Amino acid sequence: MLNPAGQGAKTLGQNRDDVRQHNLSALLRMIHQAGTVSRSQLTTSSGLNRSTISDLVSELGDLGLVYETEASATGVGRPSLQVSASDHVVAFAVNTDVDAVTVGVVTLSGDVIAKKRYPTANQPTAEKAASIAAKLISELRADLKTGTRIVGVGVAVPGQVRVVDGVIRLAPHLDWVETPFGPMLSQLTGLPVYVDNDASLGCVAERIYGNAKGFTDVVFLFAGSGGIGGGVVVDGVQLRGAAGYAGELGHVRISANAIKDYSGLEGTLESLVRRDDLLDVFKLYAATDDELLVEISRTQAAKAVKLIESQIDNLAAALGNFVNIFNPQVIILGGFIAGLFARDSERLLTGLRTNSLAAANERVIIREGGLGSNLLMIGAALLPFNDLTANPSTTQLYPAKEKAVKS
Amino acid sequence: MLNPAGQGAKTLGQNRDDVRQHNLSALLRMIHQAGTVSRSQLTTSSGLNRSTISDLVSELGDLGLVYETEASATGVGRPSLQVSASDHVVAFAVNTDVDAVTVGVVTLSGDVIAKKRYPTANQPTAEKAASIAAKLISELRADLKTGTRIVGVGVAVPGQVRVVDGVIRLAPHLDWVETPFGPMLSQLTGLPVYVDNDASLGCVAERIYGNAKGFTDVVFLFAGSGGIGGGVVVDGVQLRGAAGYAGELGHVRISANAIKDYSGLEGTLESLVRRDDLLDVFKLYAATDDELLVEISRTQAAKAVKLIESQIDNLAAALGNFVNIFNPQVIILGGFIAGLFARDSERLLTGLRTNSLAAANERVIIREGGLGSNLLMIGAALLPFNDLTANPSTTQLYPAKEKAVKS
DNA sequence: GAGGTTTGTTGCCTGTGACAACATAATAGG
DNA sequence: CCTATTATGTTGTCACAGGCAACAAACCTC
Repeated sequence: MLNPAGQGAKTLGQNRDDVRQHNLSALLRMIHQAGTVSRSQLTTSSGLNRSTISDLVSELGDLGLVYETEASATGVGRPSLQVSASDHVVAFAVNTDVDAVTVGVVTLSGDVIAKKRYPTANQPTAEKAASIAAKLISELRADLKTGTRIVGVGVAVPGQVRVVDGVIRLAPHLDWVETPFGPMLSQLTGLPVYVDNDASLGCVAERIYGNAKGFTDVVFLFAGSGGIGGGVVVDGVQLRGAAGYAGELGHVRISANAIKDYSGLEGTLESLVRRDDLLDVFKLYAATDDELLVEISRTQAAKAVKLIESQIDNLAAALGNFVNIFNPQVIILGGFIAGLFARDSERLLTGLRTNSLAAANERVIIREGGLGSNLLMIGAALLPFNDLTANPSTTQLYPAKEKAVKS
Repeated sequence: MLNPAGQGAKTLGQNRDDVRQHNLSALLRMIHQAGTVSRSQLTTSSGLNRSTISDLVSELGDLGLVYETEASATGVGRPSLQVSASDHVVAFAVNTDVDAVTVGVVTLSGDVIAKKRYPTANQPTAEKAASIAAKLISELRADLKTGTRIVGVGVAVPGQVRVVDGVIRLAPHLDWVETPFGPMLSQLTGLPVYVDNDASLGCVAERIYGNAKGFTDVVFLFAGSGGIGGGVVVDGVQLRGAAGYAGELGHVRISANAIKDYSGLEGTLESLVRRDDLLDVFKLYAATDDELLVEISRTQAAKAVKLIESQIDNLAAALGNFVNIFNPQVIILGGFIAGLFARDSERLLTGLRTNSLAAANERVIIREGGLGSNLLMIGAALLPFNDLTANPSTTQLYPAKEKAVKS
């Protein structure tokens, strides 16, 4: 029941019918990422023949994954048919956070068509979170239009996730240790469940739909109440590492300082650039990210300015490391560190330059994230969708009405 | 003339004859990496049909890239033909170092069949190094057996290389800045030239032929007289980044210390773990790596022990970062830092554990490199060979006798 | 030497995409 | 409104790569 997109088998032999699968997959991926593409665009960017595209698209149509519409004419020549991803094919996106469990419904066309947030008094146990998620999924599932088919469930967890089997190794803020959250939720819902780290998913989402769209080498850094998480895309492929723990950019050591971060490591980015320190200096007990960003941007208090500058310097040191290590095209910042960048981008850029090699840093673009509150919903939904786009004709879909649930 | 293996085009459409190319490429890669494989092994590991393998192998044979021999029987059944990579197909490997230019001849079967080292009084200019390399290549080329064909030239440079066009952005020890070494050597030799960073090439070499063989996620760290370089393989693919500068692991900042490294960055691994410091404490003016390793392993002098321990601790901090970032299966150490590991592996491992997340570090294997002095020759030769294995039937080969040299 | 096992070889078949010819739908210009 | 031009969709035919089955060859065991 649990089967994340294994990167595994690569350069093996290729049966002849693998070609069909590959081409179907490539087309569906283009359509999925663009939402709507014209057939002629598919033809040119795939290099396949018109007739082949016609054949392949009609097969995807038969599978119920895409549909075609006639476009209004824009130029000379017969207008090309527009191919759109079906919005009757959906995935559930789950985000388990410290103070709430959120579930969304995301269509193959990329829209978040429904979203329910279930606040919790304190951080939920894994069992609690799974049952809340299952309940929300069940409710949302009942509201789906008939005929809608479900690909699966993607879960974004703030912690280290063993991707192969959906076990959360350590989620410090949730206090989950070695918890098989994926299998638990799979059993409760009867759906395939895929789990990954939240920041990694955010990175992929930004790359496909957000401000890193079109880039192949991306570093993503997200800072929230749960510390700093990171995600990396290398040559168009998500960095996962041997077991899926790669990309823990918040735990990178940049100082011999003995302050420990949430995972017990010393001198790390996460230990030096802390949201709580900012709240303290602003004398805010609890604040939304928006409130915090406003304070960061407008404060003139010497103490606050000093803290902000120190955080910017530390952030610059860490980004310098990432530039030396990954030579990315773009760095995407999310959460309050985006506010640091907005506050004094010059200081950050100068610091980045002094902390990294000129060759690598001279073309780097730094941007804020572009997906806002739907970031994790979109990112999590990409997990099941990636499986679908990899195997359009063989991936099993599940009906909206819970009937034929077999494990 | 200059065309490194562009990772570029990926998930496009696939013409039917691309299948043939793909399969030829996959087979040749297997044969190249293994040296000799039986046809039946090719059948099982490729998943292709016996008859197809037969057809493909005979095409590779017609291209002069492989040859078949009858094997002595080992078990039940008809013995399978052994397919070997031709040793009449060679690449030149060049290493430009501070004190010498070295050129080797590497066969497709993986052997270094010739090697010439040309010592220089002080670090050569790029023009000097190119002319030395061209001279050595010309000599070695004249000695090749008739019928030998040349794939191209691979160059390993200790510095930051823009892989796409073979320009050395900065090689601090050679004092080369923005130097088009690839084009220069290409013009002098009339052969296609590929350039990459030395440590990155070492990493790939260790992964295919050395102590990281069979692993998909590898971190490689090499420390020589020219500082510390690194290479990374992620999911079986070399980490290059947007322009090829990725993997500068020696310049990762691990401390707020203000000591600068050779590239002017502060608090980096390279600035804290220095070969010169060891030479100082051992009162050695110049020493080979072997001599240095002996000293590291046997010294009992308090001052030296203290330095070694400090270097181990700093190395552990850096490795902790790499583990958090890459979640590798194996870390390969080369140069004198392998000696640090050998001297007190327990201290290094303990330090690594305290500096990285348990989930990521618990399965990491740390090893010394296994390729010794041929490391860079083998690594550099992989550049042209990778192009050949990617396009077995279309890659142009050059004759041993310099006649039909057309640019 | 007979039987079993594994592999190489050969001829035929299937499926996939290319290709060309034709049909269709838009614009441009008279 | 009609024609020329351009771009696209559709259809039928074709080439070619790999699968498959039958047979031959080379090894082992008994």
